[in-house]
Amino acid sequence: MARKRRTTGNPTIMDVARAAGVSAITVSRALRTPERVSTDARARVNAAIRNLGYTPDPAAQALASQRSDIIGVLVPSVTNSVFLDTMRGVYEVAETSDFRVQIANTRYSQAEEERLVRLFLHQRPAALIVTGIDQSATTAKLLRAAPCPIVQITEMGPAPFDMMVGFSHSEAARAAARHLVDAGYRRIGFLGARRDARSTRRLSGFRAGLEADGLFNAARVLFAEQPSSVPLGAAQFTELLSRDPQADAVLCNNDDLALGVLFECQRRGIEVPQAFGICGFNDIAAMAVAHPSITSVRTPRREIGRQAMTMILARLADEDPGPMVRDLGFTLIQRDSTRRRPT
Amino acid sequence: MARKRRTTGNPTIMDVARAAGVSAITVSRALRTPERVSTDARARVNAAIRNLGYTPDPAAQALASQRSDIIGVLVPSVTNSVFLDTMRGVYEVAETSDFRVQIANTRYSQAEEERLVRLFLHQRPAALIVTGIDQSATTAKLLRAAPCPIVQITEMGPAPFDMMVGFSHSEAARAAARHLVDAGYRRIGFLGARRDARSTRRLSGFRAGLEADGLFNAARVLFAEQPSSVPLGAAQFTELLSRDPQADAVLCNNDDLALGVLFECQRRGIEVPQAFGICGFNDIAAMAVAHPSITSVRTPRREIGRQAMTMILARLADEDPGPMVRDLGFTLIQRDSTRRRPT
DNA sequence: GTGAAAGCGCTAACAG
DNA sequence: CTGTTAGCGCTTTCAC
Repeated sequence: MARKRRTTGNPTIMDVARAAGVSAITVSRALRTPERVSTDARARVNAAIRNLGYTPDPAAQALASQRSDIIGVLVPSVTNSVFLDTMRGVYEVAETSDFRVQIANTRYSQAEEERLVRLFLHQRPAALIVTGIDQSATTAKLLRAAPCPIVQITEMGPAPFDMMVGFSHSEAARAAARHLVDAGYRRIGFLGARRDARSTRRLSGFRAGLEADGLFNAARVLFAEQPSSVPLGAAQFTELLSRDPQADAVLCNNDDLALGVLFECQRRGIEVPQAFGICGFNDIAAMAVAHPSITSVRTPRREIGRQAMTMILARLADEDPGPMVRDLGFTLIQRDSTRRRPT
Repeated sequence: MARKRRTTGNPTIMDVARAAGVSAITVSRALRTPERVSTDARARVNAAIRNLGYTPDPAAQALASQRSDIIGVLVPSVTNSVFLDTMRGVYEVAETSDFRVQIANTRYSQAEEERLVRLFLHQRPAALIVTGIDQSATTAKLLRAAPCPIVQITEMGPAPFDMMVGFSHSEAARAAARHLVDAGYRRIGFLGARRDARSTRRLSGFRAGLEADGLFNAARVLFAEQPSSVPLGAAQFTELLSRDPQADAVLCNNDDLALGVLFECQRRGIEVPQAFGICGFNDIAAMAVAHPSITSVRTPRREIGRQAMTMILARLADEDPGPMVRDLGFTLIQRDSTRRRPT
């Protein structure tokens, strides 16, 4: 009678155990808690692992230990380059570990986010990274009770589920608005792509910044349905001018839009910064090289990803993760596009 | 005596089975091959699943079936926006299914790629997507023998492991070079960021295109160490002019670089396209809006991702995946940056 | 410090 | 069409 084995042929922990003359559990311990295994046994196990080319099966590990090596990352969009920069930071650090990053796309939907959180939690992830602070009540409850580290990224908020790293979007936009006012602009518009929680908060910062001088005018605020892009910026600028031909500056929620505005100004022969001021948001590399160079709010996107993952790895290694809540701030980078000569 | 259960408390397939008055295997079948279960049993199982909020445990499924629901994607870089566009396409289609996408970064290293392929294969992925055609001999052997669908993306090549979708990079660059020649430029440079297999092939296409008229000059070919960016384009343009002050056009391996060149021309007052012609590669949205608009080679990045994943899903569902090897081609989009008035 | 036994939750194999 | 049995490869529990 043939046995009914279903194995893949890959070496298992039992193969290693036999080769090392120990039991399976000793191999397991040699791998996970080497200090609890005698030096001698450990050496033999390691040799056997190398000889056989053994790699643990993550599915079996997850099933037996009720804990997977997956770090879930929830982002609202895989299309938006802002989140991509953050993802880079996440990957950079994750690659130094054995954890696997798994991206999931909430598509700006709280319901979808909730579904994905459940899905991840069901797998007992090693940790979870979620974007922002606008989760549904149920999602919040799930995350608060989650048996793993949770990091909220990209924003700051009053009641973190666990850890948090980001910056204040409204403060950043406020600073940009003040800068435009200080530079002498008066009829300042706001261009945004698809509206989400963060762009809404930025708008409120922008508004606050202008209202201090009674300069806010809702007619100069434009949001679009589409995602952010250079062409959208050009189109929105055109729309802004049709709404207020006297508009003299704009805060763009995104650097793409700012580039589009600049190109459209060039096309129309509108002089930047003298006749029109442009301020972007995020400070992508192109801003510094554009002609004229474009003022922008530098945001620590990549660093957010790096620090989120670093905190997680520290926690998972039972080390001190440092501050659990980190406001990484922002920097207004003043450039030629708002450097108006005094009149 | 307490039982020694280690369960998470989540409902298991047994809970569903009991609630539905069937055996566990029937639940399993109702989920995976509903047509092999009686309508009656299926209905009761589905009801029980809904009542209990049951979700299968992917780790247990993977362990028992030797097949995971993970689709691995190997890309050379998570920093390069070209691959990001392809990833978008992959995600868009993957999200219509229950498979999970897992990105891994080979960092342009064949050795790393080989390690990652082994790692993935060890998990018995549902399918694997790999970038390009330059795998190590060992990697190639592993992939040819892999027990799952494999798609090579982004390039075309003679001996696909399984499926393939991309376009010819050398042909695309050749067409761009010919276009510049036809537009009347004679001292044409080539700017590239970090050199990899694809940019090397593009250079050879560029070279072939110019050599037809004896116009190729290696002194006008620049590669950098850094990844592609707008500032790099500006810097390389400066370097190109110092090498050949008479240079009259450039093919940029990347649209970022082309934008940088344009800005630097604006800064120096060099007239585009009259005094200098610029052609980009990939045709990102900004090209159409730049002033002047920039000629570029449109590449089907997103569609490559979409089709790769679509073929995989078809194969996994035992449907006809259509052509296994697909050359999606490219399109030269002629714009103002190369539209020289005849002299 | 080490091991035997008993699961983790699911599905392949074989019967009926 | 349905069920029983025996694993998948690993780790927990408890004992030595």
